[in-house]
Amino acid sequence: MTHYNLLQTENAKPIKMWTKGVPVEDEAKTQLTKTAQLPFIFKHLAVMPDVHVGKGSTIGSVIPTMGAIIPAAVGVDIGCGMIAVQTSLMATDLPDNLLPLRNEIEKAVPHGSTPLKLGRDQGSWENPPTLIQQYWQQLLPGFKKITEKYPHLEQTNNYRHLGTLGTGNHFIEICLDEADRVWIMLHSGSRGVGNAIGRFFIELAKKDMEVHIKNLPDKDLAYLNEGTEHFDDYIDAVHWAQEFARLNREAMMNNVILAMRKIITKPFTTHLLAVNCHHNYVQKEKHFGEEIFVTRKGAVSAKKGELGIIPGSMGAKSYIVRGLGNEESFCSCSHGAGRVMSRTQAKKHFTLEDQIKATAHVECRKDMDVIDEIPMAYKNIEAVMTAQKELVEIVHQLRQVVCVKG
DNA sequence: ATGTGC
Repeated sequence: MTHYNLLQTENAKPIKMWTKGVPVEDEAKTQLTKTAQLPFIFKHLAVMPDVHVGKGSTIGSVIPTMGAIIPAAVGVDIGCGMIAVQTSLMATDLPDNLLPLRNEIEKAVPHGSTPLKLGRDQGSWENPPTLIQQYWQQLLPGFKKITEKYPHLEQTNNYRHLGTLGTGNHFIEICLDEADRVWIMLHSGSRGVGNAIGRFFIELAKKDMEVHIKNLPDKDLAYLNEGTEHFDDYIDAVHWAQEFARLNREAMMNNVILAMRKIITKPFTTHLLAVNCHHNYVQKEKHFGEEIFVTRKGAVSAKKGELGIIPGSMGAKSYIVRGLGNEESFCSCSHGAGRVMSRTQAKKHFTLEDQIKATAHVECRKDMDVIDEIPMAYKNIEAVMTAQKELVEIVHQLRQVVCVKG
């Protein structure tokens, strides 16, 4: 008995989909088929239950490659991912009114868009504090190496974006687990500089392919060949952006903990369990005895015993999971619930009243600008977890009590 | 997702 659905078409590698019991759009299947036609796909594509259509390739997919990388498959939010920390606090240690805690977190972490949108918070540091400067020192040598060759990448929001949240589906949450223990969890990526690196190499791949691009099933599947100068430059830049994203989450977590200590006077520890995982990235891994590149576009590494984070939408449950090391999935799991409708559709379909009702149990923003994050715009997270029970086991179930969004 | 231009 297999736990995946097999999609096999002519002239394409097989597509293994862990999507039993969850909806998959036809458009997503078409898109997967196009990616599976590329000659450098290694063995098969692995598709996670949160799969949905993306630009060029599908979100919620694992793309193993040999000899080439598709920069658009990694995307522009390079290194986007999650960090979570379990604290020694219990639900009863939290104040009844959670608004001051939310306000303190909002003060500690710049969030929202850069440049400043009218009436919104500035999403970058005016003067990065000492902690952020220290983090930036770790990233500086790698950044210098990239910008020596591509000086225009210096003209980006880089150190001013380190330790900042961003917009859209990026968030900070205070959660409770099944035993009412308090957790801190957040979602963010490589911000302005990672975006610029992503966009630059996506364009470079298209240019390098010249006339051959018309033979691709989709121009957003343009790839860089291993052994070329631009491939090596992309590897350096994408890995640097992934490290930026990882440290960005770590820096924010530090500042959220400090903000919590201002509001909650009871001493607490935070080292009990910590996970910091990417879900938009590429790295070299060994699978089926071969060294290959694995691009996870909205997917999380789930090697045997490895911890990961699968967040639900605003108002839905989130999960701390442990990988089962399923080789057929290239040791992967989903990165969330996955959308069932676009942001535009969600804003048309739901009202502010719907959003207030759906997030009644969470201290969070409840305005027109976050309607697209309403739980009903996402797949049922329980069904998504059932579909991937051969990939991960659930370690903790979290529910939000405070949510900060950019 | 971000930044920029409409």
